[in-house]
Amino acid sequence: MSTQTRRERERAERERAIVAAARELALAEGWDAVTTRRLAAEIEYSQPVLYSHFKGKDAIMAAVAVEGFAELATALVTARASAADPRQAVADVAAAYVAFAEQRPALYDAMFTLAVDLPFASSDVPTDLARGFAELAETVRPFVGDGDLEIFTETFWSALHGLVTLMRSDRLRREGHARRLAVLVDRFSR
Amino acid sequence: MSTQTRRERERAERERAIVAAARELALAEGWDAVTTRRLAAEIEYSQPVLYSHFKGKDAIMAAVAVEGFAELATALVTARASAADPRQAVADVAAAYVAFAEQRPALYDAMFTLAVDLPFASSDVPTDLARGFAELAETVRPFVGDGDLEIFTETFWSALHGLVTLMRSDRLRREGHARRLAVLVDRFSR
DNA sequence: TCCAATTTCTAGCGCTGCTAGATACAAGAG
DNA sequence: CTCTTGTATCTAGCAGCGCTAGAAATTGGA
Repeated sequence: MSTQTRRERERAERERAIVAAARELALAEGWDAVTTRRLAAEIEYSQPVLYSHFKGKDAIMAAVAVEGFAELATALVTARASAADPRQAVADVAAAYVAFAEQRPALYDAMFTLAVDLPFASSDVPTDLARGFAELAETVRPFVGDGDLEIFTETFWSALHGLVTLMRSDRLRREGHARRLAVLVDRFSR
Repeated sequence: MSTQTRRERERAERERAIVAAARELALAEGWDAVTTRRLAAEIEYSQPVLYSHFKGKDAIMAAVAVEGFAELATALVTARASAADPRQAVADVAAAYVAFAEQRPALYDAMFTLAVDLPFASSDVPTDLARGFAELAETVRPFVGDGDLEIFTETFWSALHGLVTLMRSDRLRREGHARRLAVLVDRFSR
């Protein structure tokens, strides 16, 4: 039985190596540079091995995205925990969200721009996604008024996402970034 | 000289045909289905002809995006013109923006998701983009207060864009769409 | 009618994600 | 220790992509 468990352990280790290689390569050179051949070379196995772990390249990207959702949630939790008052909490959480997207562009792309449908159906993304979403919800709760918290949170999240994506694709001048964020925070914390 | 002008006319016509074919194919089957080989077949010429009109596939997509910016601007102008009061204008323009993105997803993708950098530098996009942006600015002007109009408009635009993209990628439940839009309008028209 | 210039096409390069079939390897039976 | 069976891995290749060099066809003027 022990050789069996050893093999399973090695297999799991290799799977982590694939995801890690994809993530690092995407961060360093963008997702265009992440090809199945390069990934295979990186983990020192042949190409078809990837397909014994994942259904295809999309599934590998989805695995990277899952890591991203967990880290984003953690970043938001940290930001809210250290905020002085409710209004400052909104500002801090918004800043943390934007900072996450700016510092890990490839990760953010995997989570939102690419990997269109795979992880949202049933896997463990909902857990970490829900963690992040709940954190956003608690942050804006004091400012919802008599409206629906979930709807309000989704709208705030969308606005943050829009700021991030438009700026990352150079549709917005980088210079006004902080002021736009301030406007957004102001509008959602009154 | 007349044969010369005829040739130029035919050439311009063919260029329009390429852009039209790309647009229709993208609308019908998505941008993944728009390959240079299919485009060539559609206009009944061989593949390299495309490259005598455009630098590459990205440039063709950029041309489609240019059309999109013009149409979006027109849609926003129409929406604002028919609004009763300033607050209603914000709601109508926001609704028009979202409707544009939903009804022409491939066009919206070409404008914002794909075609990353080509048309923003110097071509005629800025004209139509500026038209649309100016229309948004005039719509929200009554609600800016003592802040910066351009910054305020950019933030509002980003929020709309975020709503559109997150919903189109199924990150938001379609059901709450109208209510989220209402929250956004409320926050930016007070 | 022939030549020169332009336009268009055929053929192909290097790349992609992915997979079928061959091969090496490990585990259990005699 | 040998042989067989089943699994893990690799080699080789498919069909498709964007793009381009060089051949072929077409056109306009001498």
